[in-house]
Amino acid sequence: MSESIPAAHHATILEVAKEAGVSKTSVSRYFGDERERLSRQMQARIAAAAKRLGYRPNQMARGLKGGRSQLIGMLVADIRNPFSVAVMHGVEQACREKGYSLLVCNTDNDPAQERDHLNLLASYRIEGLVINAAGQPSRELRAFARQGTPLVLLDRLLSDFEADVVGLDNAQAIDMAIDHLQHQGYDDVLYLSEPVAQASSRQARLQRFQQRMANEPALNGEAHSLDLDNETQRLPDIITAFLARASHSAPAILCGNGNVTLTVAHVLQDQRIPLGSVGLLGIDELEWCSLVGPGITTLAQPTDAIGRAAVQSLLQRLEKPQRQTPPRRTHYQPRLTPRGSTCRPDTTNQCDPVSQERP
Amino acid sequence: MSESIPAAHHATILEVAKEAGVSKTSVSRYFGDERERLSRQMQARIAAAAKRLGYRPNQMARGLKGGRSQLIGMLVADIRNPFSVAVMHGVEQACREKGYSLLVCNTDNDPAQERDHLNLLASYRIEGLVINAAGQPSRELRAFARQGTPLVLLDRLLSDFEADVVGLDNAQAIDMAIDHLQHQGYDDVLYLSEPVAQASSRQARLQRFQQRMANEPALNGEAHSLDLDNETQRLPDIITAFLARASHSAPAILCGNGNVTLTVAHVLQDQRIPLGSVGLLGIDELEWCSLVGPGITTLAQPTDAIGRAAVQSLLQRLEKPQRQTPPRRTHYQPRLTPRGSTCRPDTTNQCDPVSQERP
DNA sequence: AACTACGATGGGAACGGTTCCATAACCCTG
DNA sequence: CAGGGTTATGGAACCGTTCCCATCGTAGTT
Repeated sequence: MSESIPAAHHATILEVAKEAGVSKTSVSRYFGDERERLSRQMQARIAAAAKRLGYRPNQMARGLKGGRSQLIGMLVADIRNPFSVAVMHGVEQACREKGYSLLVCNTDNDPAQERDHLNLLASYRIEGLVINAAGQPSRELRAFARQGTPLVLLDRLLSDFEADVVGLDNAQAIDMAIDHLQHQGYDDVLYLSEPVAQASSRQARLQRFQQRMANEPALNGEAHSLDLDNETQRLPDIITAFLARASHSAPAILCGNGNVTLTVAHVLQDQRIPLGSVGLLGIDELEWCSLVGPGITTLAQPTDAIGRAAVQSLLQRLEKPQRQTPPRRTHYQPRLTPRGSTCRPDTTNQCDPVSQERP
Repeated sequence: MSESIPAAHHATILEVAKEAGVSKTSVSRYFGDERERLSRQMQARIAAAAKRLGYRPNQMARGLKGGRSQLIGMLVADIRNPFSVAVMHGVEQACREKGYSLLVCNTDNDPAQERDHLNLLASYRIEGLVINAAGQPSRELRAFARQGTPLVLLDRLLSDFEADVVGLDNAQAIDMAIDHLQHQGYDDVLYLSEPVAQASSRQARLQRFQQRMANEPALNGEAHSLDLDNETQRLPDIITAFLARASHSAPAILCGNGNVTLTVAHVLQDQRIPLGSVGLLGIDELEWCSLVGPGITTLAQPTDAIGRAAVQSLLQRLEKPQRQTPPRRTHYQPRLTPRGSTCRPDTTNQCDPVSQERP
């Protein structure tokens, strides 16, 4: 009656030991990796006692002594970006397979939140960090690096900061995009990107685009980068101006990532511009791309592979903490899915606007 | 030279104390909530020492002693579902504001993973659990409940399991959908759902649909539920049969959630059925809905509010652990966004197929 | 001037595990 | 049967905190 039940009582290893009539060392061994060192009989007694008490080892205490938290941290710039989620899915799977758990933090592209979350992750003594963050490396991030925690940068590398990087082969992606557009008969390309200052991958893509354009006399190129959150209203003007300039030719728009593709698709819709007459090709595959108009051609990133590679890279460094190893870069090839949005209507091109992608 | 640097050395509270020339108790006070109990001078010395050593409190040790992990767990059935992510975003924000961190686990709708993850969360001594899981309540989940951890069910409640629930007002949602379809002149409605056995919200929606259909002589109704992963091929037949039967009337399809909407949109596209001639209304708002054809009408769930409400519910129970309090149910109203997919082309209805949603 | 109250500080015992080392029983070998 | 090696088990120290309790000035009270 008067017994005030504590909010949530968890059985301890000592209670299990007492219940089973053995020492707590044995119980520890049972739940650790040394079960085979115990006699059959003892194993049975411990198992029974643990079950009776509903015992679960306390990971906090466990991590305290050994210093191994079994935790991998992940910092995501924008959790609502499907690309991030897809990669995160791969990361989580890989972690699970290796016996680690994943602590995910979303920064909403906010450096303050990024720093807060890094402090948080540090306080949980994560053993590795997968980071896909904005802007400059923060003091907190440098602290991780200095102190020896394995780090992997996702998609974007940071200036003046050495760490493994996993991401897309950006030059290859731009090449594939341009080649495809050219092959489809487009000769005037508008490249649209989010602000390049925040992410090296954006820089790499933009740079390759400009380089290619300089080398292809048959193509006209133009590039803009803009902040989708605050400058969306500039987009219609940019597109209108581009189309006016390119009226004599076959214009196409190349979108630097999924967010851009979404926004551009909205603008084209508002302006009643049919897809295909103006080519549209987006980097990042999105589940709805085949649904819009004749379908939007995309370059898909192998998100799952990227996520898994990130974890693998982490674990490799975790096993042999020789920080001498130079940073590794892993770059994946994109996959092109041609759809109607890069099929010019006025040609006899034999592309099928409605692709039969779904089984 | 011969000094083997441990993988990652973290300063401890004792080292800081020594460096500052004070006791570890004082350092503990400084980093706890008792900073004001320390003299200005001492605060300064500790701050300086901590900074010099790059000290970060060890949350593991902290949680061990106080029993407070400051961790909230969240179990998500499908992390790749945008609805789940949106809710998760709200949950995370709310947690952060209250000083908790969020440990998210994705089950991929797999009961085995669900149980694994529950064990994991238990081992981290999470103080509360937000769960959006499939099927029956597992033994592990019951263990949480029995042992007093506050729980909130998201969207779907579990049979024979008492806990707070936060989600959509499903009856209201179906009512709004049907009313809208009826008002737009549709009189024959096909309701499509994922398997109802797995989620109470699906049951509730289906039930309300059938109830409404029974009470509306002017409307014809038909409902199917199917497993999108394994039975997609059934969908074209279902839709074809429905349209054949409803050839004399004005047919519309009501999709029970975002996944269904996506799949149905694909089928309609494959069959070259224009949206609007067959009405289409989906529960769950998705960023691309306005892009497909004349736009897909949706009922949006207030995902952010749902996530925050879940956390609030948790914290409330956390503060006063009187488990006598009966389960609370919080249900939110959906928001209807009419678009072209519920605008019949052969009527003089004054709906604007291309909505001007974007600023 | 002795007594109390209080504010600032430190010492040390938990917290729930892991792990090193000791012990006891047993089997083998010469 | 003494010596040496296993194997199964337990004792106790330790991991980095928090928190209870003790100590010690110092100011306020009578």
